[in-house]
Amino acid sequence: MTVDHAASVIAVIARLKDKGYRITAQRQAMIAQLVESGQALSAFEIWEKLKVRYKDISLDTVYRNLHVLVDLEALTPINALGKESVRYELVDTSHHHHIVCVKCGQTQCIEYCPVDPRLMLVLQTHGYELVRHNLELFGVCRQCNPS
Amino acid sequence: MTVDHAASVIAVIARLKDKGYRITAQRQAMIAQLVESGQALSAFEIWEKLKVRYKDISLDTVYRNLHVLVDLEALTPINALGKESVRYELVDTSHHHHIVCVKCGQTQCIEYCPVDPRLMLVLQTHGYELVRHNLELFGVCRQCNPS
DNA sequence: CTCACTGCAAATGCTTTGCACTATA
DNA sequence: TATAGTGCAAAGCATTTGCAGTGAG
Repeated sequence: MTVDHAASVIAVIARLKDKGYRITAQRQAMIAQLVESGQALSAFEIWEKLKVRYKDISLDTVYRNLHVLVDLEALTPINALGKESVRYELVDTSHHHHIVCVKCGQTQCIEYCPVDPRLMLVLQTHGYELVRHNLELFGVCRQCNPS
Repeated sequence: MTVDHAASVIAVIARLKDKGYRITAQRQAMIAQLVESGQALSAFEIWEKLKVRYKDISLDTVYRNLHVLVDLEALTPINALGKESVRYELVDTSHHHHIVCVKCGQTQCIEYCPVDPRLMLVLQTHGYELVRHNLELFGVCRQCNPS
């Protein structure tokens, strides 16, 4: 684990401690896994990867702790682009979105976000303060495009 | 049913016929329900409303036909992140998004879309042609905001 | 008359929950 | 030591599917 990664893990652990949560082996392992893999993971994927290293971790616990981490605002849930299960991403990961091909299901990260400041104003007129957003993009990829 | 509504229903039925699908009582009832209610509905909600008028309709059929109508591009699925079930909206409904309060779960329609033309260009550089998008907004509503 | 469509019931897949045990603080 | 956290097993819930009967074309 790099120094940067270690720092990220420590930051999340500090937040747990701050809110009165206990620091368990399972929580530390989950956070480390998310930091090291550097991408959004589903509960099942996290569990699958952790089973190898630390034999004692149940999928139930992964789910429970994902909720805790979302409550702490350490993770952001990313919706199930249709079929799949929810994925979780560290909040400090650079903001981006994903596009899914409606024909083959392949996905790709898009390092661009079209949400502009006017959205916040519009939401304020509705009485809402924006916390986060999730943009789901559906398109046809080069391989599936007949043109 | 108003003249406008009837026209919308006929348009979708024409598209079904065009693609070789059969026009069944259940499909007509579902389309009419979506047109008349004028909002995104879940499979369960459609089934619940139709049960009253036409006793013979199963939830399975509602699910199957929703998939058919999405394939025809007559409906757009809207994912309400994780918790709730998927909702379906007629494609000709004016484009908008929804905001969900992360505290109380209340939702509201937002008649504004922040997606600008640059997004299409960015996607093209990735080889994708955008078909549709779904923006999920999460915030805190006036009632839940402590400030 | 044929086969797409349907209802039924059972299965699936992801996620949640009750309970008794374990381990952090 | 107290109780938050855990594993296990079972339950939930939305959605899907196999099958035999029904009805649209």
